[in-house]
Amino acid sequence: MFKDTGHVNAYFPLFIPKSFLSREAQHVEGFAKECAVITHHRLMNDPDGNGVVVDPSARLEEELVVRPTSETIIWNTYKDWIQSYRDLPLLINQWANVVRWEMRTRPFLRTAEFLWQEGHTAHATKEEAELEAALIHEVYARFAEDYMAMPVIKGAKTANERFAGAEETYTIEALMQDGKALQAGTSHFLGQNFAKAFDVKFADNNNQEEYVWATSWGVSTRLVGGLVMTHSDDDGLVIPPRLAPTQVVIVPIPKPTTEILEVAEQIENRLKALGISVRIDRDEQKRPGFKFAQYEMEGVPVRIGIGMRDLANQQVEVARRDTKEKMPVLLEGIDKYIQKLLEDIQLNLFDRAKKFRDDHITEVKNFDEFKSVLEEKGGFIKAHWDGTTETELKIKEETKATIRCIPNEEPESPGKCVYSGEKSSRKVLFAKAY
RNA sequence: CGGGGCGUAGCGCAGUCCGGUUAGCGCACCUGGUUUGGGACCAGGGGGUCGCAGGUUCGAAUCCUGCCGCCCCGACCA
Repeated sequence: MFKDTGHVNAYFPLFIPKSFLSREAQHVEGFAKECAVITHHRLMNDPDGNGVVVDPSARLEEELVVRPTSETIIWNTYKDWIQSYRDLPLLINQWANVVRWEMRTRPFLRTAEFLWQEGHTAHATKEEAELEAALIHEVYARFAEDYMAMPVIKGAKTANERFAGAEETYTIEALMQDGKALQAGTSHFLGQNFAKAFDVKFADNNNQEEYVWATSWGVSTRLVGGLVMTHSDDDGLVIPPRLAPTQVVIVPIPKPTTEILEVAEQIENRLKALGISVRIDRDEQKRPGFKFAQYEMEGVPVRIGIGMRDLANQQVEVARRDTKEKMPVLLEGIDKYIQKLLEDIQLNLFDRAKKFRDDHITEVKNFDEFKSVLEEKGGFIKAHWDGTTETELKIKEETKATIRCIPNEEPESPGKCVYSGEKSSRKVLFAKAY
């Protein structure tokens, strides 16, 4: 689904000259405090014999910054690549690691280095760039919901929460099982900010010079954390079938025998013919109970148990990870049954997560209610907001909750701000977030 | 940078307050046997600079001094 959008892959340098960062004022302000900076290019043996030290004579003339994101180096390049409207749109994606020197890291959700894809596009018109940002926003939402079975709310970020250098940031927001929100992917309409900062102009079909319009967007390994925290339970991971590396595992009971393996292999072949990934556990050392627990922990969606008792009845035992249910299934038609079951699990995971999410969107009328819901129930809080950064920051200061997004689907409705009492045209979603 | 906590076997911990057998337990590992439809059991075994350095003492994982490392909370942030 990503490839259908027509973007091409490319790769840009990891090291960015420090001066590039300072070209766009908002951008540098946003990232300045979390950059890894390269100052030297050589090590040497410590004269005092304490291993290796930085060679002070190898100081760089201009320091290099390890990319926190690639806008600057890419726009410095686009400047040379774009001359005319015939060069547009320029649609590029890169897979890369980036570094943001966080004070506090958290596995998967906020790591100092993370892997992501970042798209960077240039367009002739504002409308086209806006459509691009919206398109990717939708692609991210579809991926989250249809593949990860993770329901998301699409919306726009407030000015305060916006990407540094963007005119508009669109986000997909998910809700984790502990009631905290997770920003799962963002798509930015950058206006002409980077075009102006890096002097990227094109000649239109009247030979008039114009600055190009831009977007950028990304999702990262943070999604892995989101996947885990959306579906998993006390027995371990729960991986949606569409993303599970192994969709079905076959466990011989109590251990592999010729007879059992013969049937297992038949099932394996029939499932593979339907494009289902299967693994037969041929280990003879571990007992079935151990294997059951192990595969549950790993989140394998479907387990098939085969013992002599089953074979006598021409059946097997099928267990699904999402509900932990077990049922006997006849060998006849087992392939179609499993195929259908995988689809059911995929849908069930989504429905279950969506129900939880919807049950945790609470509309509040006043600030006392806001605080008590936030403390006692968690999740999203829907409330009127007066639109000012000042109010937003005060709420954050007092409650730790931030505005996760201004939901696309929330209709305009006049009201009064939950904090200031000032006029508000629309409700927004607040939550404590990762 | 502020506040709190922790360093003892591969992992998780007890022992430290109140110094005194050969430093112990669970998991994991090795050997043998018995088991096998939900994380097997029994027996035997291997594995330790008790974070580092110095000090007190007949004797230090334990007390004292200094240092090092890690984790949690706060400020940053996706």
